[in-house]
Amino acid sequence: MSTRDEYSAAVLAPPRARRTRGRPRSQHARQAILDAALDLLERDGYRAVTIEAIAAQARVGKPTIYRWWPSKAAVVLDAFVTRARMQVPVPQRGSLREELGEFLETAFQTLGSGAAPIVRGLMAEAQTDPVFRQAFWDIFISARRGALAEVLERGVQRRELPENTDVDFLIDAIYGPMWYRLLVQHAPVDATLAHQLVDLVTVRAPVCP
Amino acid sequence: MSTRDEYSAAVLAPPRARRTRGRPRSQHARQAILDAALDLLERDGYRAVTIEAIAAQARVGKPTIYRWWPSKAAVVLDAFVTRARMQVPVPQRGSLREELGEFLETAFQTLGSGAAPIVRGLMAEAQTDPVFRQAFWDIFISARRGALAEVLERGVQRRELPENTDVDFLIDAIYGPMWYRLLVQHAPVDATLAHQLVDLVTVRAPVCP
Amino acid sequence: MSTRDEYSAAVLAPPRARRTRGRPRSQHARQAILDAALDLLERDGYRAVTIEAIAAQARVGKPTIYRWWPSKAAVVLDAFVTRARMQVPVPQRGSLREELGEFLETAFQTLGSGAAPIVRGLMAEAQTDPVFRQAFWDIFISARRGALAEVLERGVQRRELPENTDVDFLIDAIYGPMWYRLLVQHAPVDATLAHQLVDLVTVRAPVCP
Amino acid sequence: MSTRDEYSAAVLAPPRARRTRGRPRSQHARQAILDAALDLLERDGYRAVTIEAIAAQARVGKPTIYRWWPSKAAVVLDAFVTRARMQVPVPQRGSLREELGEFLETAFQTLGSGAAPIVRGLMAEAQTDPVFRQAFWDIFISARRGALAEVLERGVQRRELPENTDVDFLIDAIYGPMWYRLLVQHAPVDATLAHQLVDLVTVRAPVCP
DNA sequence: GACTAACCGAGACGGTACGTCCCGTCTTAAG
DNA sequence: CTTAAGACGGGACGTACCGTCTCGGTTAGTC
Repeated sequence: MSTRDEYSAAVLAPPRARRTRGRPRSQHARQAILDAALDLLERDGYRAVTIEAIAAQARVGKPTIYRWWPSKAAVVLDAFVTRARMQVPVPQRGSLREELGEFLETAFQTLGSGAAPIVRGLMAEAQTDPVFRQAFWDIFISARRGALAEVLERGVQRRELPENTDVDFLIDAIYGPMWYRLLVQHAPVDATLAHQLVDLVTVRAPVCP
Repeated sequence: MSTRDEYSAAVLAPPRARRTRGRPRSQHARQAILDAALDLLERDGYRAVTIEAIAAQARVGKPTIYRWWPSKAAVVLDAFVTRARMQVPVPQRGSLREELGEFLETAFQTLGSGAAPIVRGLMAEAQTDPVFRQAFWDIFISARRGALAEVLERGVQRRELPENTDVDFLIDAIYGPMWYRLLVQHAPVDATLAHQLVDLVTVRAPVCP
Repeated sequence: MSTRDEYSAAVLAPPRARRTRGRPRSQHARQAILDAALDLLERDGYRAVTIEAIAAQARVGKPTIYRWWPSKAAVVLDAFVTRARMQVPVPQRGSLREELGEFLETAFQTLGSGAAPIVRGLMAEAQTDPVFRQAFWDIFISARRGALAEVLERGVQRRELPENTDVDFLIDAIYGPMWYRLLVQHAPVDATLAHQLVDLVTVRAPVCP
Repeated sequence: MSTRDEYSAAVLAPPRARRTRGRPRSQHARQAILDAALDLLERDGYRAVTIEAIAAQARVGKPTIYRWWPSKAAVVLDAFVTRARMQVPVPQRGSLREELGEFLETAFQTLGSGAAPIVRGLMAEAQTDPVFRQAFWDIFISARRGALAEVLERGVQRRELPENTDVDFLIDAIYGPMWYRLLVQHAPVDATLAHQLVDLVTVRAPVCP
């Protein structure tokens, strides 16, 4: 099992180059802010997460937050990513169907356990804040796309998918329905969906003959 | 070509039963509000759309807005739906691939012509306002799902899709990637995507032999 | 012509005893701070003078300022006093009317050349900061009162003022109107005022017979 | 005994013309704000008076304060003026010395009973806020100068002061020392000062013979 | 034709959160 | 031991909108 882990926090919040002079950044404050953000998120929902509330709960000055994160969404993203340690484990099984199935089941399970409201909130935020949308892509979306790409590319190498497969499209075909259900909430994101998606992208004409 | 058109405005905002007595609702004010909402949306983006700004631009009192719509998003949705006349035309061609292709191309074209920022904003709003999410489903999402279901079900009847096809899942498989691209904005929602989606759901093992 | 010059800087800010060990105080920093304070004062007014701005302009750390002065007003007072060299020259002419006239004309002239906004700001500051009020008295006010007292007392000795003259009250009667006009800004502090004040305190009943 | 009372509150806070349309201004809120301002002033001093504290104490939104007063000082001035009902009574006695003495004693007594810190704070504020300085003049200073002018002019008419008396200067000669002592706080503003000032402006050469 | 219910505009209200400024203190590394 | 740098907790600022609440003034039916 390998791991992808390259969403450097620097992408989120590099508002100033690290000087060697001056008082160093307080790691205690940083952690208190991230903890407060997640705590509020879980307790009262995305609506209740405000910079003011985070500052109060973390016993921190508001400017300390603004010094390091450009927006509320950036804090939440950072908190979410940091807590989840955000490894996106890529399973090694032997067949595309097995690996993809496991990969998606794991991912969907995570969403079931409290993460769904958070990622929904982040995606919503990304719609109104272009700066955050970029950070969201860099830190969250692209890492997951990369992991899924690894799985699919191994499938191509093993000839389980046609050689000319458009991997990027397949990724959209898999993550698209997941996000759609996540956001519209008309149907669950569960193991059944995982299997249907596996079928959708593997049981196809090219592998017929 | 048939049409679906059932987004009754009543779903959005029936805050009070229509009395027969008293001054009737001003249609002029209603239209000015909807126009102002769209105008702001197009000119300054979703961020700039506030009840306050709509009222000012429409030269209308804020309570007049609150009297008829429960939230900013409801106004925008109403404005969008009203302007676009919101027919979801279902093509009649003869083959699933042709009908589905045309259906999706038409839909994606609409998104390209200014509608994309609006629907992105609406979807974002739906994430934080449960009441609006329901309205968004009732008025916007379900109408489109219904139209697409019609196309797919005709495909099943024509034996172009297997009899036990999970139509609802197929709808997710088609609208999912569209929304995903719309929201993440990493790739265009265009004719190419339409064709890839047609292929994805039609060129499958079951129809092979 | 004698001189009064006793505004020991010690009154303003003796926050720590001078150690003989260690790096000595940077005279360059001290001067840069005082210069920056006056520069800001003249360029942008008292409002713009903040510790933060002084530190930035002087390219000095904020703690360096706080180490040597207790407040913003103390810096400004020090800067003002230092620049103006703050001699309060006491003229020697022969008659009270001549000496007092010259003394006041000189004083008022100084106020006209940029000093007015500074002393107004200092007096304002003294109203909200008791510590600074004491320093302001010690360094600025009392020196001027002392000089004026000298002039008046010589007038008493020369019998130009009655023997039982309340010199302290006369000082108030002279500096009072000056400050009043300075602060309220309804009338100029100029030579005319100087002459009227000379008349006011000299052409009086006691010297009549 | 006559009265001067022309400090129309309009000078302080006429930020918008009174429209006949719209919800009328809440007198309850207005009074609560003024009461809170004075209460804070008396309890904790000028330093403690902040818009935030006033709003909290008055149970009023901050914007409601900013809607009607341009600054903290304006609120305090309005509160002070309103409470004191701000009549400046002009005594009618028969002789300048009697009338002036009574006038000043009354004025100084008021300052002794809690008003001193307030007017000191207001004068300080006037030094850094030009808009407020104008209001302070219009509402407070000029009314008092007017009352004193009345007393002095009657003295001129009665030939107790020379015909060509510069009344404006005499006003400065009287109020100047008062303010000077008020601000510098080196000597009391009391009945003794009142009598000395009466002597200063009346027992003069011209009335000698 | 007067009444009256419900609408309309305007705009003030209490309130929340915003993002910023500056305070005075602290913690570094460098000199 | 001071310095420049700069982060820290904190408090207040003035603003933008929120959603609600009066107002005075229409605008239709209904009586």
